[in-house]
Amino acid sequence: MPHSEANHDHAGHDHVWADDLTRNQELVLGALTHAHSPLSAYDLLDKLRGDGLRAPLQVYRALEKLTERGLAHRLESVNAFVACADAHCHRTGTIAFAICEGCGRVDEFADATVEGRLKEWSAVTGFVPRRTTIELRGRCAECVNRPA
Amino acid sequence: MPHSEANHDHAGHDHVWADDLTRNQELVLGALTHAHSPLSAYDLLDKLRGDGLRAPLQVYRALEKLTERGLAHRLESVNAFVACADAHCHRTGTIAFAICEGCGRVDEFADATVEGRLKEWSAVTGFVPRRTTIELRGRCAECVNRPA
DNA sequence: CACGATATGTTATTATATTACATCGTCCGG
DNA sequence: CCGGACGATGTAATATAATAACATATCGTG
Repeated sequence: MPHSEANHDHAGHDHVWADDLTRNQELVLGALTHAHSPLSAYDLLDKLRGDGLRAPLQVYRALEKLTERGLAHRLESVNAFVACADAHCHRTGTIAFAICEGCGRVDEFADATVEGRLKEWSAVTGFVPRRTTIELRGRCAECVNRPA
Repeated sequence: MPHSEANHDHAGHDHVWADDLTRNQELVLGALTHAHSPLSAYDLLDKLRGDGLRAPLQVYRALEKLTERGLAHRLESVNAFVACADAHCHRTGTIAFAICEGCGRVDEFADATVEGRLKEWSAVTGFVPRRTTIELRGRCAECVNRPA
């Protein structure tokens, strides 16, 4: 059932929610958007049981579509997912993530130099990248001086 | 039982096998070294059942030590492990991996510029990285023109 | 030799992800 | 209007990856 409740009430850009999401996709993206740290597929499932989701596959399928479209990202190094930081003009190039192990905060950034160097390496070696992962795990400025 | 069979028969450098590995660690590193593609912990377990390994934990524990020492690396994006490309003078800085989805070949490389840029980003934001993952998945030059 | 630190072995359990299969709804051509 | 193609859904079962908890053994050292 595509096209349930469209919401254009976001002052200025009308594809914040991409507006053609499936109900399950909306639920999952909503949960990710409201979370303050990455959520695993099973975290999502637990949060969404009240909304009718019952099986892991429902979540994984939604996540697959969302990540394909760049509305969500998978953090490979922690087996979890986040909403894209700027969903209404989602990035295309390689993205890097800094994941705070203290508070769960995730910063998403793109660096043209890094991307360029990796492209260069690929060009030289003939390697053709399909998907690139750059993830820093550590502590954000706020958490760096906290116990453990 | 540390220090079983030391082998210094590698002409020129005598810590190819780091020489103080546990039996289990030797088995696991040996299997990784002879493999031509990344192995999961369970792949390793299967390969090493004949050598007395029975439980996943035995493998995971060996892998933990080996990766701590830089003799093996974990590929986060594929949940698998490889032997370090140059075990006798193992790298310290950030390493990037190019993983071929055709043949399983893994190239390990370090790029000072990439590392520098990520350090810069960290310095600016106050983020303190503990572990950095850079992984390209795609097709190597040999596999790029092959069916699927 | 006794102790602490480290390595081991084993069982069970948790966490993450996919396979297989049946159903339902929408769109579109006849 | 019918009927198929397609994509989304629901459900159960299973595969794969990783850890918890506990007991035992081994080594280096005081």
